[in-house]
Amino acid sequence: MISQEIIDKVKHKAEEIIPEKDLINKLNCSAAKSKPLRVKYGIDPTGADVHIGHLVPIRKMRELQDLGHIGVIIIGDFTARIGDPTGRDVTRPPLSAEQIKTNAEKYMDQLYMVLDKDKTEVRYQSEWFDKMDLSDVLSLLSKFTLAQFLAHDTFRKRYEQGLALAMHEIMYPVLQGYDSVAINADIELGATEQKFNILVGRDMQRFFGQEEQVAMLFPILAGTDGINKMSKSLNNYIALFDTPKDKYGKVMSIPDNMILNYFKLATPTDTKELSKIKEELDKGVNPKIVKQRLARTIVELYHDKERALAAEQEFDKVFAQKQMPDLIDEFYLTDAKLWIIKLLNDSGLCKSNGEARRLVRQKAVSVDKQTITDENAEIEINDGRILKVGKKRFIRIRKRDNRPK
RNA sequence: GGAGAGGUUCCCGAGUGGUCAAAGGGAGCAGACUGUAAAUCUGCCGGCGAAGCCUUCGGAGGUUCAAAUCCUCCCCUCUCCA
Repeated sequence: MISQEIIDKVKHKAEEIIPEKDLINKLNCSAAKSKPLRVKYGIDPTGADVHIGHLVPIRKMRELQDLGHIGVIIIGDFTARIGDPTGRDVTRPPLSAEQIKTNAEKYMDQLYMVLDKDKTEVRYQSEWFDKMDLSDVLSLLSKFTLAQFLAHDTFRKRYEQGLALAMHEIMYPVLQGYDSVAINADIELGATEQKFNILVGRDMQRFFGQEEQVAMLFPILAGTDGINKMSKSLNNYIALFDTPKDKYGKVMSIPDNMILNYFKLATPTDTKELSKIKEELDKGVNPKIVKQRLARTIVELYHDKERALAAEQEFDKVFAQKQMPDLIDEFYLTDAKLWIIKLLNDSGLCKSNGEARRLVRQKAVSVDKQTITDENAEIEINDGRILKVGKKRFIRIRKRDNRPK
């Protein structure tokens, strides 16, 4: 029998465990036979940027690995051709095979920042789906009814609202479900929105005479806007690739009411510590202080303590004291003079002349702390001048000679 | 296969011959206030060195001095019937 303490730890953060009893059985059974559990998590290699929202279940996988279990990452190279319809109201365009492979590799590099490589198996769906023929596919489909699929929120909503719903899209849960059979999964991790897909996996395993997997569902981490789920397309995400400075800044921009949630989902903070933080917030400690701690914690997770502190100092410097940041992107020029609008545009600080003009008119542009008010201004190009747009966009102008390198 | 509804700028959504680069809202950006929080207020919000011009209302043609708006064909989606 495994201890209640461990069970609680395993259950921590999960919003729903279906069925909970089976989870405990599996844990006990595994301990008794000293046979590790196979913990599944599927990724969609349609993008290669991992953000901290993706890592909520991945952190759990790591915890389970630390308890001796095996993490199995499924690269959804087939489902990527479909595009996960979950939570989407539009059909997604498919990707090329090479694109998928590159993405998958990049993705794994990032996941290994959290996972234990020695206890991780990486499997491609094509390993099993490439071998199937139409009769195999039909037999998979015959296990389910249309009514079951229309019970799925995503499908039903799209259907009821009269939106497009392509036939192949309903294959998504079927394929994902069969993955569980292919790898003989004991537990599948996922966000709550994956509930349906993961439960289909249980049905599928039953059809194939396997012991059914346990679904462990995790809350969806909200993006930095505090409203929508974290996603690249909404540009409200904190990516693993983000610099420490960006991570820090992005955490600081989340709404106050998300602080505790972030501590819980995006950091390994335990239950005891969480209630302490909650207490502090309730007592009326300035949320900014708590948020700073959160930001440091998150940066430290992916970088290190020094960088976390440096990011904090930098943040204070630029935003609290309104000073220049230490690290500023540089832009090289050979001209002696340049029209301000062109300068803004060429340096990448603005996307178009129109935007640049707008910003000048709104007095958001400065050169060496001197606000530019004239949109026709010609700026003398001297080495080291600082061009600033708004509060956070800086660029250092570097003068370069004309002569060839 | 038949009948009907529809496709508008990042998103939602108004517009049914000129006054339309296209109402309104959301998102976004900037400014004020702040703690790069929330709330609020203000301004901007297709492109062009800005004069005018160019591109945009599913696609291709056409009518017209003038088309998001009218006509033809095509593509796509949905609803009902089978």
